[in-house]
Amino acid sequence: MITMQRGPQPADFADVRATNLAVVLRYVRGHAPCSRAEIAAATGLNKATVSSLVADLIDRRLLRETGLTEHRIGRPATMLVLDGSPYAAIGLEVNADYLTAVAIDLAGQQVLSWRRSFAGLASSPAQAATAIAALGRRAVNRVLKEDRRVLGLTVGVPGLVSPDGVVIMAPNLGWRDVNLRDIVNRALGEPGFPVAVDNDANLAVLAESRYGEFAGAQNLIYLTGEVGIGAGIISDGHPLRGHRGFPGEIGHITIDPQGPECGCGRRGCLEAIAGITAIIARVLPEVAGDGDITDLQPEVDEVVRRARGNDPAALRALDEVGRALGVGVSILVNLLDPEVVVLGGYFVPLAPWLLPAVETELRARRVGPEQGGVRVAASILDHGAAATGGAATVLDHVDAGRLPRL
Amino acid sequence: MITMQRGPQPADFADVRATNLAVVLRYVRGHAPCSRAEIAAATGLNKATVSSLVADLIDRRLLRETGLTEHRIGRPATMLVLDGSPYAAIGLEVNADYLTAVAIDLAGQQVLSWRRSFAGLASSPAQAATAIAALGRRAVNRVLKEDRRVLGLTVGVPGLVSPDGVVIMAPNLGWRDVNLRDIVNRALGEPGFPVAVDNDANLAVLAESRYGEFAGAQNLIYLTGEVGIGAGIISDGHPLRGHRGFPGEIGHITIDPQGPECGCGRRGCLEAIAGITAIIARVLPEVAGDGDITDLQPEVDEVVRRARGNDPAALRALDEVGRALGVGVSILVNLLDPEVVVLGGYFVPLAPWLLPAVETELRARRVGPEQGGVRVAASILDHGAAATGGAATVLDHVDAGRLPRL
DNA sequence: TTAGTTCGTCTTTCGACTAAACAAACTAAC
DNA sequence: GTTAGTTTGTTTAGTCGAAAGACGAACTAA
Repeated sequence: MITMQRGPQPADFADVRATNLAVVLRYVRGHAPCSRAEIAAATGLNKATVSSLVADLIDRRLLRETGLTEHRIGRPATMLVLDGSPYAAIGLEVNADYLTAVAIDLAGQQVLSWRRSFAGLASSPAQAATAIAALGRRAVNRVLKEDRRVLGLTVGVPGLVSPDGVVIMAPNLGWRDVNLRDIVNRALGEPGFPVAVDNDANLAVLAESRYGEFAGAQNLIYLTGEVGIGAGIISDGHPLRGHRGFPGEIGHITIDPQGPECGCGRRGCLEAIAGITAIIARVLPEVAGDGDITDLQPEVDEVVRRARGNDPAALRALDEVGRALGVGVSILVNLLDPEVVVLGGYFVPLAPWLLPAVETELRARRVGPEQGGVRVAASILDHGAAATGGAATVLDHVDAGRLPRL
Repeated sequence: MITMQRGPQPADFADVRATNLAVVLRYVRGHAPCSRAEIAAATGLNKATVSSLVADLIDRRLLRETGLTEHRIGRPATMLVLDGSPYAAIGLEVNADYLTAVAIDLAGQQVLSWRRSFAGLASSPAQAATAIAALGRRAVNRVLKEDRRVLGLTVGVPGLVSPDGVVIMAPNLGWRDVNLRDIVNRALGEPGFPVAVDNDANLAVLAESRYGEFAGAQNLIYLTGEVGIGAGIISDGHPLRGHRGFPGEIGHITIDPQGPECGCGRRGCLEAIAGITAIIARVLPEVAGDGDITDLQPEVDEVVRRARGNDPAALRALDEVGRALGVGVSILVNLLDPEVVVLGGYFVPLAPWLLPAVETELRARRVGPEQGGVRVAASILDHGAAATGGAATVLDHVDAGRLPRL
């Protein structure tokens, strides 16, 4: 079946060709190195058709022939691999305390990974946007210097982003109605590649579904563990977009009506209990937060140190945080029935102490049969997940058949 | 773009044809009566192609030519309409207190609508399944007697249903691991059409997206208001299926940890506060529930009567129920960002008293900008929504291009 | 050396869409 | 009443891309 539902949108030969090019490209991505004959057998496409498609992909320098197979009955096969080198996609990630830039090639190899500190709340939206755009430009130049074509650039922002790239609201950055896409586009001098802006959780879950431990899962949820908590959701293989483009806002679910005050004005929001600043405040009460958000990594390291040293207060606090997180996760699980829930961001180093409580709470609250239950795990990607995901969205377009023109 | 992501799944000419047949069929469904030329102009397909596609659809008796246009410049157009008459799809709905059967033709006209009482919990799963299968057989026979071909039959069940039609768990029916699809299939004598079983909320939301007040909304949530509460979710135009097929389990989210006991063993679940038996127990404490579930319509009618009479206790109770429901809805809204949330089942008659509280709670808890917010409304479909949706799933296959063979 | 196997290309055929011309059927205007 | 102009839907020719199957190439095994 070609398209489903929604509106008149007929198909023609170009669609068939694009679909089949994408099928071959994705097959090679998953099974490289492989031969034309193998592709034909696995996909059901005719051998001649595969040859034609592969030739097209080689012309566009998306595939490359490597050596032959040896020591097998019959004519040896010429093996095909992804040729990442001529292209790259760039992802940027904005956080309250740092910026990240990542570039990956078509084969998924990271060709660039930068992190620089950033004073999100301290700077004005205009200043911040300028800093982001500058980082983007430097990344683009670096990629161009390596003789790669840039296929696209996507920026991840912790907040609500409209489909046309306007940051409607980003409390932890102090932004409201910032047209970041236009700003970056202008700073890059209206480049020939698409620039996009998206929510960080949406992008991180894409990275997770491509490069994470559970790559390929069709129903996957990623929880950002930064100053705020957001969910990126992949359902039936597609990222959830929602009506206005703002799904996954889980941070302000009430977990405990008598809980601590939240920035949103209510009490006991998930974010106010399990957000990283809340965790730090709880485990390290002596580090009285001055409200300023700086790079929180040192504080998180200290929390980990205490937990490792079996500090009872720390262990108790983390258990309670894990339980709150478990309540939130159980809601997600019951509503969306995912295969895996991946915890990201600052939750990763804390996972050994959070996960048991999460699992306990989840077992108690999950509806449905026991067998084949959901898995909860810490991400194996580093903090640049959203940036990596930003680059991945660009590659998704290629994988879906929109090949770069010759 | 043709298919997205997931596995090798190449396209060929048959897919193009199926897609375009579906495009034409859907266009006529939405714009009947219309001419071939109009279809060509609206879809971008060539006039000749449209003629060929229409001829095919007329051959299969899915379309029919009606008269000509008159009194216009140029050659008059021959108008096309859906020809519902040769086919019908059947939907059954199982509830704790009643069964429903609905049949609709391809044009969406209801050609059959039965409701009979049913003692879900009182009968054994085998007895119940037999009763359901018998109802299905009678519906099939009625449709056949009208010289219609049956395209398919789908049963909606309030519980967890695996993709292959096994009811894993249906607490309000007392079922566990009942292979309802096989039972119905056998009772119908292995008919030539597909038989499916699905969750009632999943089906109801499909009915809502086709025939409800907000038909066509791409992001739609339906809340069943029966003995249990479940959510049917349509996201980006597609029903959410989840990893194991059990999404939408919202009934056991904890709303108030100090709330009433729930059948699941915890306290203050949404279902225990806003399920219809909980509402009745609250508004009509004198009707001490004997645990037996009979047809609850009389009790609901009495609740409505008291609310209409401005009985203070009833109004207060309904306001509190509405607030609890609002908390649940706000979680759905923040997580999924729908365009509309439709309340169904017994919530419909109670909506005038529930909706204000729901809206209040939602306004307070919704994250994101005010403008363009979500709408909450009572369904305009009757109790047979899930049955209608069951029939609609069958039509969806036709609309997606899988035409009935000649 | 020969038989058997596998790979990838070549050629033909077929199905489906597009473009453009055209006949049919009507209105409007002189 | 005739002619010009419009719109519809069909016909014809052309293009594109996949399928089918033959075929040469390159290798192993006997």
